[in-house]
Amino acid sequence: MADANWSVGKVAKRCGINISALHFYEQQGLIQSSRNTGNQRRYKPEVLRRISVIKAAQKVGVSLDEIKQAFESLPNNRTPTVEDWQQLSKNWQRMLDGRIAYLQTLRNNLSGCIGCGCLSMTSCPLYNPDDQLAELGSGPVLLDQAEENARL
Amino acid sequence: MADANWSVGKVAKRCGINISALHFYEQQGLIQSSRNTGNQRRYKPEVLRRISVIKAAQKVGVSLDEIKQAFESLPNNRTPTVEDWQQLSKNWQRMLDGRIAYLQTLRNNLSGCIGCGCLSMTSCPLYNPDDQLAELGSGPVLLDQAEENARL
DNA sequence: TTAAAACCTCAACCCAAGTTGAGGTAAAGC
DNA sequence: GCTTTACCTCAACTTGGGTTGAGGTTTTAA
Repeated sequence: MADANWSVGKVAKRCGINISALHFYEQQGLIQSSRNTGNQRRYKPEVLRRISVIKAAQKVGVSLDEIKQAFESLPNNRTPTVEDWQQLSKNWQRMLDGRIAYLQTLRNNLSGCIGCGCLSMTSCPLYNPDDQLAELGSGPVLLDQAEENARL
Repeated sequence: MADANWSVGKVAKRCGINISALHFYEQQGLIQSSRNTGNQRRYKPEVLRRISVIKAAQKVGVSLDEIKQAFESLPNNRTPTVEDWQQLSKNWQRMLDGRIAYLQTLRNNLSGCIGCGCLSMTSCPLYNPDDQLAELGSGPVLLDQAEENARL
């Protein structure tokens, strides 16, 4: 099998992304290339799988930074195996399960809460799905109950 | 009921957002204010509901631009009713249903596709959930079958 | 051999959704 | 009356995920 002999243009066309994105991914440490004698990038075929995984992960909402971290858990002394890749995907799958559940909660509260007008930072179920509590920091402040009642 | 007498600081504290965000929303046409004699913003209580809806919508992944469009369907000659707000939320709920279904598809393909290595732009089910096809434009290009087979 | 196509680097720019800061005015509390 | 707090505007900055363009080099095809 030919080793590192894919040019940027071929990889880009093959993966349906721009050359600039390949440069960018390399700069971010997500993929690697070697250079030919004329300083042009040459990729091993392995890069195609990496790019596929990057795109798949992005689709499910994983950031480049998280993808990079995940890639760092891959072995760097050998080409990753099927099991290596499956481990990655399992982590993202768990995360996706969580996000789907979260969206379902929001979905089920949305109409009720927007419609009924209960939308209160301090009591509306829409604002208090479990996993959001930490994110809020000190959070909204209840000024006083008269004001709370004055809500439209 | 007191009319437009909420200051920017009170609204911000009450809603758990920064004053700068209120300025920003106003600039983007999502909320309105009047001014007192000293040029300071004064809000009608209705603004609290709007901000709640903005935050709820953002949580489910609606952009400010889409929120603005939705707000434009509200009556501008009277305070929106419960039915008006429920109509908004129904549209977003439909959208959410679609997104949840989409994520579920991705979820169910993720491990299989990443693990098995089928990740091909042209044939992998992960890349071709229905609603993504349009988004791809001319899309990735199949160079030739020998290359396709050469995938790691 | 020469023109075109592909490639290189680096800096600047794009979008969304705000935040930060400077320099100045208004309102509130003692 | 004075000081502190709240507010004003405007411009510049931030992050993520890239794209665009200038100016120059390498590779490929006729």
